[in-house]
Amino acid sequence: MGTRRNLDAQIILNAAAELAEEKGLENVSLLQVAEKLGVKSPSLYNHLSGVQELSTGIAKLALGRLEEAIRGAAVGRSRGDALLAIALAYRSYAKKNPELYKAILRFPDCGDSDVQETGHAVVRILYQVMEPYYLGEEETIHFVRGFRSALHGFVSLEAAGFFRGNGADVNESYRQLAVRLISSLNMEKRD
Amino acid sequence: MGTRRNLDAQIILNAAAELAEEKGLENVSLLQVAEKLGVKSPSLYNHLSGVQELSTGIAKLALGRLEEAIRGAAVGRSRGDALLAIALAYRSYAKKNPELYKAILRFPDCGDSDVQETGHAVVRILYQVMEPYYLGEEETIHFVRGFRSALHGFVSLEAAGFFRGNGADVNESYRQLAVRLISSLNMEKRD
DNA sequence: TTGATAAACTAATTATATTAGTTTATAATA
DNA sequence: TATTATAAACTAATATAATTAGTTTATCAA
Repeated sequence: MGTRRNLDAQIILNAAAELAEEKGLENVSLLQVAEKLGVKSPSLYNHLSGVQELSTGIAKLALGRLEEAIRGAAVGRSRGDALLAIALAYRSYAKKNPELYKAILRFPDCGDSDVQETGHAVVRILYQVMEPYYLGEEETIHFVRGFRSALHGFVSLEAAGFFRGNGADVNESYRQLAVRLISSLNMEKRD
Repeated sequence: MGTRRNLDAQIILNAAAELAEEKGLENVSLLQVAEKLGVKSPSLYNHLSGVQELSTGIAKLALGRLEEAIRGAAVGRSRGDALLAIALAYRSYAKKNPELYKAILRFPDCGDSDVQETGHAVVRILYQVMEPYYLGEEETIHFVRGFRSALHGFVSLEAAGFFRGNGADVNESYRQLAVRLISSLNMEKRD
């Protein structure tokens, strides 16, 4: 019967995230989430609009946690050190939370402005770190876009199973990529 | 009744690819594909094992076409010119075939070795282009992984809707990213 | 001409998302 | 305290999808 639970969107999303890491992102359905919460699936509609909102919600949650990890890595460091630490933390998060990271990849509809906002929060940390380089605003944007792209691209391709078979050390490939981009900042003034 | 069509896996996949570009990747179902081919959906099981194979098939097809585009861009160029041309062709393909590019992103199960092979074919072109740099084998692998990651990362984030709102020119961000990595090759010998 | 086979079909099953409409616990209010 | 409005659960039903089983039939080879 209609016994009140303490459900709300946050609780549902947390359960969904847990389920994702337990059983894989592809097994996260309203049915499974409802079952995990001891509730029937239509009840979830009291708190969210449907499966799409569940997907974007998980993506937001995953991005939020990624942001935390990155912020933690940057604190107390500056410039190149900070950028490298962020890069390592980024990949580390993706490796520790593969299903959640996939949730970030598989955006439901690509147009959700909230998800973009949260993504931007990840990027905002990069802007802070970039300040001591005194690039112009535009140049900073260009670099941050590129840096984030590199991290994201590497981590996604790695998660998708590329980079296996080839003998070379994957950690080193990643480090080199980050270092190449960071080093390029020191050439900025010439030309 | 059981009138023979000329179906085979290739034809089904082509229809699926067409459907993806017409109505969006998320609307590609066995039902829709079958309808497009004038057939009932269970009939498709004579030619492929299920929806998973459909997904990997679309991904392979998309990667194959991407490979063609890249090869075309590289021909007649060398070193940095070739790398930049490849980078531009990569993004251009993704912009012209957004749904197919999404198919590459959303790998069904991440472990399909055939898809990895085809992905590798994309990468093989990069190895060829890298030859005149005379890096060691390991160094070449590191660079190619990083370069491909950067292209993929940028293009995916752009497709997912990041990089909007921010005023700076997206084309320029992309060009700069490619150039940073390419330029870093000329520093390789020092140290 | 016949028979084997591949490829279509129909019918049924399972799983999921979703909607409609009902019931009930709780919180606000008279 | 009693009442009532509402939020949040429920049940039941529908639609779409994937998939399997079993049947029919067109075509090709002997």
